[in-house]
Amino acid sequence: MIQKVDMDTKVKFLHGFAHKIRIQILECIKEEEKTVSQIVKDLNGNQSSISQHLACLKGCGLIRGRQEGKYMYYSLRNQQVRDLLSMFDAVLEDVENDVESCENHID
Amino acid sequence: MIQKVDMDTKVKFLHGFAHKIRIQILECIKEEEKTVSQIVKDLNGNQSSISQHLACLKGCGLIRGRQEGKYMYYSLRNQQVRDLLSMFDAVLEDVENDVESCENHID
DNA sequence: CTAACATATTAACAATTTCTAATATGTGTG
DNA sequence: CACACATATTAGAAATTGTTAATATGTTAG
Repeated sequence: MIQKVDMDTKVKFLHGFAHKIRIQILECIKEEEKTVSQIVKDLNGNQSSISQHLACLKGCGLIRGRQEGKYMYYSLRNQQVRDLLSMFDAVLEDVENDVESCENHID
Repeated sequence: MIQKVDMDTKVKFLHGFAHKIRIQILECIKEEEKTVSQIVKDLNGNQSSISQHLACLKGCGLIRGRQEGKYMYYSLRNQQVRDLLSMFDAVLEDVENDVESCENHID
């Protein structure tokens, strides 16, 4: 094997982060598992849409679901995914600062 | 401000990772800056396509370009982006292992 | 069993993204 | 200046992804 991680798996995994609603879902369940309806309410979203994005996130390996009675609880897959989310924020603060300090004021 | 990092900026940033060619470009220049034609050759890709993805990555804040004569050298924006790429691999090894150990062999 | 609720799935359509080919721009060299 | 080369841009077609509304499935309570 030339690369440790299969490229298609990686693309799929990263694709999970590439949509506003999916990022919101991830952040919404970052600290605690939630049911689909809690997520729908929190994001003020549409049930079908959220459900599809949840399926996507699960397929990407970012979250896991646990059924309890008629409720489905979703949570981040593991601590590493949580760390990634935190890292995004850290890197982004930096990016935003850079953008700010790049504003050229040519008088 | 409720959140430190603007959601649209975050979506845009993460979108940068959401395509096979873009990930390949990032990995290709992970350790050293390269010119467009070097990247095109390394990835065995199409000049126009690579150029567009480079523009995308730059717009996402993931890479930076430095012109030298008629060449344009691209490199990762900073060490943090490099760290993110490494972290993806680390998390993914885990994901792949999980998938493996989840294969149920019911005899 | 049936009703009520939670979630998932489907299908058609809309929106977005990507690809390809052609062309444009920019830069150094003779 | 003219040519060669490196890279960027454009535009339209093709492919992918997302949305919406309707419906299906699964679970518990009565």
